[in-house]
Amino acid sequence: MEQTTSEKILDVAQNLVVAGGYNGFSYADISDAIGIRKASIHHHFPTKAELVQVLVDRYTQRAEAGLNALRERVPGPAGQLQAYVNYWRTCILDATEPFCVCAMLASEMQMLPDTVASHVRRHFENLAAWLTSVLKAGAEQKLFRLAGSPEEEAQILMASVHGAMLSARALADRNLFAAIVGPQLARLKA
Amino acid sequence: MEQTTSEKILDVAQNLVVAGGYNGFSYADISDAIGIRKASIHHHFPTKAELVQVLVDRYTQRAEAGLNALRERVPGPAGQLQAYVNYWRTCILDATEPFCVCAMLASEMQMLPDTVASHVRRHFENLAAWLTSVLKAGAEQKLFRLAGSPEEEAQILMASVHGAMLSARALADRNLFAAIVGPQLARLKA
DNA sequence: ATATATCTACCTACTAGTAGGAAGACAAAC
DNA sequence: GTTTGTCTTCCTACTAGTAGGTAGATATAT
Repeated sequence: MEQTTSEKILDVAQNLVVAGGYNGFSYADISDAIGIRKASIHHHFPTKAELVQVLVDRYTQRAEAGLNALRERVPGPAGQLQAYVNYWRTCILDATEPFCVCAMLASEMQMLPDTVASHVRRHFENLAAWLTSVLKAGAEQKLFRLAGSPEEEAQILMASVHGAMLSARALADRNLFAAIVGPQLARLKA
Repeated sequence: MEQTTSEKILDVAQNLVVAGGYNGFSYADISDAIGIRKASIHHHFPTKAELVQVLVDRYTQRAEAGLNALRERVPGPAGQLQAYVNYWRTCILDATEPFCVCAMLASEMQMLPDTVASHVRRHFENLAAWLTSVLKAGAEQKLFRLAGSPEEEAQILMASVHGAMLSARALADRNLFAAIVGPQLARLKA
């Protein structure tokens, strides 16, 4: 067995959350998808809240690891931002993951279990912090000319990315993501 | 009777959709909120898909009317954009409507009934068209200096607005909306 | 022998939706 | 001016199906 049942469950659940949010899937959906009984899923994840919490936890950790790896391996703040955006561009283009799990859940924030909500919030904080650090480095190296503080610009960029995902989905136009985020990146360059 | 039952149902349903999306509410929720039996709601709106479709229809029509009224009454493209953003800023600040109905539903696009999905898409098209026309007017009057075409800039602005709503909700910071959208507006001015 | 993983079978609560009837409003027919 | 029929609205009572979750047996692996 090269992938544990728990991982299969999380993978399927992640796709389902991306497609329809917290209330948009059920244990029966997961059951159907991986050929296991509903009760068996409860063995791995006793409650739905717990399942999604673990799912978000895994997602945020992977995201943080990925972003940090990117900051180490890709040279220069401009390249790092571009690499981050490219990641999402290809995810959306090939439909492997056409939306951010946490962006999806954030829209339902008000009716999410508390533990899930706080994990989602932390992902937003992490992402904003990463963008801030990259923008700050770029500004210090005179590669970027920021209109506001790195923190402010990071929030603007993050909102553009999530808004672009939403527009691409709403208008069923996969190229729209890059068409929106591209210019926002370009504008930063000094 | 100064408000029909149908309108009450739509009002409650709209709040529920804003809070939790299409799958985040039930007829029972509406029933509880306005003191009417579930079956009576089915009399006014036979199916949930129909209810939400009418709801979105009403929303898009109001939005279009509001935007057009704004374009007529508020002088100058800059003022018009500012008025549009101010509308949402106050909605979010006083929590009367902390999220756009169609932005909420757009995130669930993939599992929405077809009729609802197409109505949501049309709202995005309408809003983009309105923003485009205002940006175009501003550019022609040399009030704005646009980096790209009015269409492109409109998509960027729309994404910023929706992304800012999402960030404000995710981070539970009502002032974040204006902090993100404000600079995006300012940047347009020539 | 014990821990892990899966199963069958079940539960309660809730889902959207239906059937059929009661109460009132309104108009036309007598 | 009362009766009749129709329309609207809301009701009680119900259906079939699904939600998340549980109990307990069985299998497997260490």
